[in-house]
Amino acid sequence: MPKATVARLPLYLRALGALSTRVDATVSSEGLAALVGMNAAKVRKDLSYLGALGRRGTGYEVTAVMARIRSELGLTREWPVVIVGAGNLGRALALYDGFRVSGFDVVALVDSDSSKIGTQVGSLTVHSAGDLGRLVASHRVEVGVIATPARASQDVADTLTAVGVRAILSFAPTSIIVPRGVVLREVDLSNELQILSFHLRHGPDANLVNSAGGAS
Amino acid sequence: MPKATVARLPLYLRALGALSTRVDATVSSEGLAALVGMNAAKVRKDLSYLGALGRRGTGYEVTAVMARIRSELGLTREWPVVIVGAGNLGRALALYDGFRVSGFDVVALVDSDSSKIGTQVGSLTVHSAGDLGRLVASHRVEVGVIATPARASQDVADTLTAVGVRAILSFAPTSIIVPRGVVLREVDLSNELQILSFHLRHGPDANLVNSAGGAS
DNA sequence: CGGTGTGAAGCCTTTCACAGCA
DNA sequence: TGCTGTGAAAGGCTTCACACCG
Repeated sequence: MPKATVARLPLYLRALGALSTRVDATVSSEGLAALVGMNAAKVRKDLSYLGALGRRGTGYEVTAVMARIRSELGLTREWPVVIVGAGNLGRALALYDGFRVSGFDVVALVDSDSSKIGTQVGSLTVHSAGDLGRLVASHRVEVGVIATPARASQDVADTLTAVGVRAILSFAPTSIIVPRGVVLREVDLSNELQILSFHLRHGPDANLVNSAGGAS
Repeated sequence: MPKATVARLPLYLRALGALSTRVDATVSSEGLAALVGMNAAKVRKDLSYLGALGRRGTGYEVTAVMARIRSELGLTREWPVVIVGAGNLGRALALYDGFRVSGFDVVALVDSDSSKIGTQVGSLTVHSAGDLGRLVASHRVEVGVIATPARASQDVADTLTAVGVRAILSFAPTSIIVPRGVVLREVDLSNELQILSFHLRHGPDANLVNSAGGAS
């Protein structure tokens, strides 16, 4: 399945969720395309990678497609997540409901700043970064989120991979290198604004898009 | 210039910034590629869209390339920014240093929840969403950030565009539609984790990437 | 030599257009 | 008839390979 398609599956899932209030609801590729702001042919091709899910003349059964996407994305289980960095962003992420809704459970929040260790963030207590290995092992964590300053992020990534984390989402404003076999995604909030700024300077024109990408 | 190149310019800028401690420093395309985790040919092609900046046999002069990228991205001025939504994420973004460092100045934070209005977030006071028009006008804001729940985001986007905002960065977990001429980027934090989850289920393999995209 | 700038090739993604099924 | 599933065409991006210059 193309990487570009994978990056769009969560979008479809989200849009379908909004339609799933009625049981047995169906959508056409055109209807779904309108909801996510894209072309119907693309929707059909994307969904076709999941198997022949549609019924000709009728469309797609919403709940069936959702189940299929969830299974493809591995969202049929809960993923325990550890967040490194209890600054403003780390705390906001720890409290973010959207993660839990998608099946990601923030089980630990750590920081290296002793003035933060021991403080409460929602139902979590901030632990020492030195406890990472223990926390990852005891909660069977495979997914880590980095919300530290740039200078710390590579060290944190090294530690996370050393203790067995296999997927990392980094918000640190710097490029990180991870070993083969570890999946990495980087989101840089300032970069997003800079791209907007470019389009303000030159003409806006293009179509709506957001993320796309891979791993290592 | 290709959209994919535009999306990488902030990455180069960031990496070059780390090299700029020495005056008159130079980098080869290969050196820069290593820093951002990509192929040297791509770096050369990307930079070539900015004009012939390199010197054969030597490489690129760091500060000159930085200046050229800044100018291309429109980062030679300060951009006042308004954030809508003073929940955990909105407050974290309001306090995020990276924005100011890149030239984006958060001048106002608004919310529709009366229990939040009047509270302090760093040096900002949370204002009523009803004040958006006045705030945008008085600060000449062209860039808005949406950090509200999904159900409010389309209304907020409509209001922002109505009062003259021309670029929107949305963190709301839903697809937004904006009029032609307005630039939109959407970042969905849960989607990022879902994409990681896919790669955990299937084999990790690909290379590091993050954002790419356009606007409307 | 070392390293840029760039045509051309190759690969990936999107879009078209339509056969085929309910 | 309505709408999916999909070959094939078109477009865009990345990578190669090398001419050319300091």
